[in-house]
Amino acid sequence: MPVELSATQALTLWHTVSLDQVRIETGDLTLRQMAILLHIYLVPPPHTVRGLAATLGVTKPVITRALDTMGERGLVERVRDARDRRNVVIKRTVTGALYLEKLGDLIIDRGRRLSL
Amino acid sequence: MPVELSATQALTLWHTVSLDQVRIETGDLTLRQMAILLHIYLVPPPHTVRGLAATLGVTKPVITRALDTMGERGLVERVRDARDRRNVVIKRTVTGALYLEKLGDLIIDRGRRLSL
DNA sequence: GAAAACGAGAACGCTTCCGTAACGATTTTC
DNA sequence: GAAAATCGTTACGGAAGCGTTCTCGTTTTC
Repeated sequence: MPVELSATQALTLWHTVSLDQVRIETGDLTLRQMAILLHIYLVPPPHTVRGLAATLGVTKPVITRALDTMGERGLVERVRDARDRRNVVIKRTVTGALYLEKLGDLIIDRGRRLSL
Repeated sequence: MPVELSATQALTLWHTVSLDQVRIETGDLTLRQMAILLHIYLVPPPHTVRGLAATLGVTKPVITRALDTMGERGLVERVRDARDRRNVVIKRTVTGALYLEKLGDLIIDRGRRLSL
């Protein structure tokens, strides 16, 4: 079932959610970090550094650094691949799932409040 | 008319739009810059540095710098207030309106493609 | 099994953003 | 009209992100 939005609704939704994200101030994630996090949790595994770099269209160190930062906050976890020990598999965590659950609730709430 | 989203829909929408934003790579805006830009264009004027700082919950230099960056790209414009010459009024531009129009189209398109 | 290919991370120099603290210009207060 | 308050900006030191290049361990190739 598609979601039909008017131009004003689309931008207002983005506006209110962005504003909340800035204000919440738990050290907001970069746009890239957010994209990586969402990708890990919404697309079926496995996820590797190389794969994410290709998906986002950025270089590998960008992914490594983003995983460093998000790893410190417990949002993701890294595990060496047992079958090919060159690879690192990125794993989801409870903390990360909770973080995105809150974001989802926020978007839903802001969508519900849209009028016009 | 409110917009009803499921948890998966909400996050998938955020995911796809963020991914596009990262990939489009016209020098992506910071989360804060995006919030400022949307605020200027969606909330009735006038907008001042002090007001924006209070709204976003950040310090004034953050707003000044964001306006510098976005001003260079023609997304906003600064004009001294004639009545109180201490104030600077932030003005919208055609370039900025076009930029947000494209973003709106993107969100609408991604919303339309949502299934489940 | 030696050499080439591959994947992730570290090192480097650079750019950009951050908050605090100060500064000039302007307006308000008394 | 002198002093205090207000507004935006600049200056500064520090933190974090960027892409390029390289290093190191691992796997594949021949």
